[in-house]
Amino acid sequence: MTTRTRRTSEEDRKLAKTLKESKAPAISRAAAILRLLGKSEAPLGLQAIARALGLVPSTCLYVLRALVAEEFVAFDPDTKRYSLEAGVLTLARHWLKRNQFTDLVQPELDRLSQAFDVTMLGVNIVGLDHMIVVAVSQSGNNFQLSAQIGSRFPALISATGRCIAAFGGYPDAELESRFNTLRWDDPPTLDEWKGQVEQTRAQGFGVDEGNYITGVTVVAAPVWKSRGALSHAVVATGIGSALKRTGLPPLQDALLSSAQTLTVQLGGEPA
Amino acid sequence: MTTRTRRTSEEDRKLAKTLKESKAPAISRAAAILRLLGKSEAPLGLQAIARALGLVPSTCLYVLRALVAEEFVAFDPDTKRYSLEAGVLTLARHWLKRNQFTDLVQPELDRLSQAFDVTMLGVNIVGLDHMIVVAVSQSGNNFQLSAQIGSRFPALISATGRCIAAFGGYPDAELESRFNTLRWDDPPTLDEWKGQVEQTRAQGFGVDEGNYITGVTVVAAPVWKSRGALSHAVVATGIGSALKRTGLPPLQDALLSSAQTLTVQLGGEPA
DNA sequence: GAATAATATTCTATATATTGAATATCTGGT
DNA sequence: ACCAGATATTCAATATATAGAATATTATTC
Repeated sequence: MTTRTRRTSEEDRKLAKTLKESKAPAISRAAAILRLLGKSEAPLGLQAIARALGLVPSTCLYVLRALVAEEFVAFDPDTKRYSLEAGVLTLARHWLKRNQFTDLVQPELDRLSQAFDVTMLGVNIVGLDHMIVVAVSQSGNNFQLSAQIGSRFPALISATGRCIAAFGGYPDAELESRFNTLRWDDPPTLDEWKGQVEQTRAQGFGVDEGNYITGVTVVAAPVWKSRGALSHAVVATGIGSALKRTGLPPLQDALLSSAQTLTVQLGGEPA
Repeated sequence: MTTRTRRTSEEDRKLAKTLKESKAPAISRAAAILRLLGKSEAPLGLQAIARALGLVPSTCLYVLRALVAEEFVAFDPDTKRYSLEAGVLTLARHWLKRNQFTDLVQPELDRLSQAFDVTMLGVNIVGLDHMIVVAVSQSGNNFQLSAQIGSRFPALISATGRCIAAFGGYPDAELESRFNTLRWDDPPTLDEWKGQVEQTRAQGFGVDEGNYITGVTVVAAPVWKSRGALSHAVVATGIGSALKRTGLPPLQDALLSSAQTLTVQLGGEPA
């Protein structure tokens, strides 16, 4: 490891850009630190954090101290290492408490996961950047696919991604450039994908058969929280071969019906 | 409602103080906003947020924009209202994933809640300010006491508070001034409380019989994560009359034993 | 539907958060 | 136990985030 290591990862570039444009760069720095600490296996020291994010150590120190004062970051005075603090749980609790979508989907997810022996997810769509899993129901019978509340995925990936592309109302150019950054086990070509998005728009739900994860089939149906504002999705995931046996159509129908019910309950309607 | 309303709540004063002393005030502002949005029933507009926290609207706007960019806050362009975003779940997920205490306590909590028909909590002690519930197990048989992961309590309250006072190594003056800010259903006098803290130190666990919540008995035992660093507690709560029937001592012994096991597993030891 | 009040947003001077170098402190190897 | 190499922390100059007034937008009242 030489003294001069220019490490400018993708994350760094994004952070650097945000910092330039923002009128409150300390917050971008804080968020980057929180995410880094979240990803990290072990607590990190000041230098490690500053280097990983391309921050000035002294600035980084001040941000860390503020985060410690706010109880988002824990500081061990003995080792001088930083890690996430339990305070982040409190925010999550508040979010869950106030969110009606989670309350409304949970029974639907439980019902569908039982009926079709699949893992059901409720996801929140956050702009064109990400979707976040906010509710889960596992069937419990078969091999369980791991998926946890709080998991983040790129917006356009898998079946849900096709829904977002189909119903999000984003310009083609934007979609294409983001499509190119996605990682799939078995990537579709852009043309294939566009065709699938078109099909999603036509039939009202999206399907991913082994593209995102080999052997896994994903079906997703969109939920609107107000006119034209695509906000959530109901998602079913299962081993492709197992789903083939029972047949996809009944699941797709049930999923679509659930999503439509939820849209009504949330006071929304499709664009 | 007159035009001139000078609202300087306790929270405001604390925020104001933090802002002066911090080298990264934007982060204190951001944290205050996140907590406010967490508490709020409905999404809030810019003015409402700025007024509640004593912030300058323009500054508040810049902070909010940064928080929206970082996906911690959701912005509805139609209503121009802000609320917590699902992104906060992601941080919580990471925290839970990395935290070994939660993994280690959960089976203990489940075992004890079953054995004694009580609600068991694992709590994280954050300085002298707060404790945060990080794991829960309900017995399921009797009337369930509500308690959720992420709940925050003042550090010195109830049975756990007596543990923190007894084993935290904080100066008496500090303890007394904080004791005076606590809210109990049936507050003990300072002298009574000091006696109970003394007893807690002697017997190794704390008890609260109806002081914090009328009719509810709470027992708490401390867990250390390193030499002298009080970091967690195992807590049992139940209806006082029900606990009387079975007798407290067996529960207290089991609790103390669990806490000691956990201390060893975490590599800590009492001061 | 016009007028008014309230709210959100832009803009600019200035107090200050950030930087980068200097200093203190810790860590690991011999 | 000492010394190097690394890490954490302080400090003063300056680039810039912030406050407050000015403007644009939205909501409310008559």
